[in-house]
Amino acid sequence: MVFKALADPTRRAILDELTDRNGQALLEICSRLATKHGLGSSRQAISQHLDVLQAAGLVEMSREGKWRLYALRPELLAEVDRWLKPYRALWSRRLDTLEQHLEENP
Amino acid sequence: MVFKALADPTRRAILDELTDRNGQALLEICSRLATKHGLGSSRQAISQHLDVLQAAGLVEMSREGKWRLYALRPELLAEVDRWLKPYRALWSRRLDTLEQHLEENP
DNA sequence: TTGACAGGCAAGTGTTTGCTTGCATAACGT
DNA sequence: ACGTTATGCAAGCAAACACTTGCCTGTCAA
Repeated sequence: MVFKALADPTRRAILDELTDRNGQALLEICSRLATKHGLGSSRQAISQHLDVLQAAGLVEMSREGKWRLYALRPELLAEVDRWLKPYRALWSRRLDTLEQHLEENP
Repeated sequence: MVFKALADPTRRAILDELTDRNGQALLEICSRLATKHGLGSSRQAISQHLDVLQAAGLVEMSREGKWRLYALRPELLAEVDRWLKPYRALWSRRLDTLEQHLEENP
């Protein structure tokens, strides 16, 4: 489920946002995605993405009065890192040049 | 496209197979997936998965007489590794125990 | 040259995905 | 108490996805 959850760019942007500031409410995430990431997704769309992330175990939710705060749970990302491990040796020869390329074209 | 390509478990299994032995023909990949990975996908299904992997830039194809040999191109996986980078510090505290857990439950 | 082998191409199908729309609910401020 | 804020829930919908089916195309070997 983790890989599928990461397939959507909006969901990856949500995770990125949560690393930036953990424990955000839904509308908070919405407005920050709109301004910082340039994504104009609706509240319901983001909410459903958060459901997917929660089902995948990448995010946890806690009720706090009026708000529902979402926090990152990065543990399962180690699964991705683990899958990536055998490949790391294969690209590492050209890693420097690619990293430079990505640096120039983000 | 890379993240979407990795979302499907069959496609990840194909990549795993190609690391094991690079430059395989289509039917070769099919039979190896069936035996080693326990996946009973048809020739056309695997072919379409390879199309996706090729479009994502993770695999390259070369015609060699009767066969079409598929080879891994791991460079773009560095993109995933790069995205993962900021998260690595977050889970690393508990990395040892999780890695052990995944080791015991592959 | 004919048959077997390796694979392409295209249309069709059932499910999933990402998103919207509309209405409901629960907590807070005044 | 009442309106506002923050969110849930459920149905609907178009597009994408994973896969199948059926037929066609090259390549090699006898």
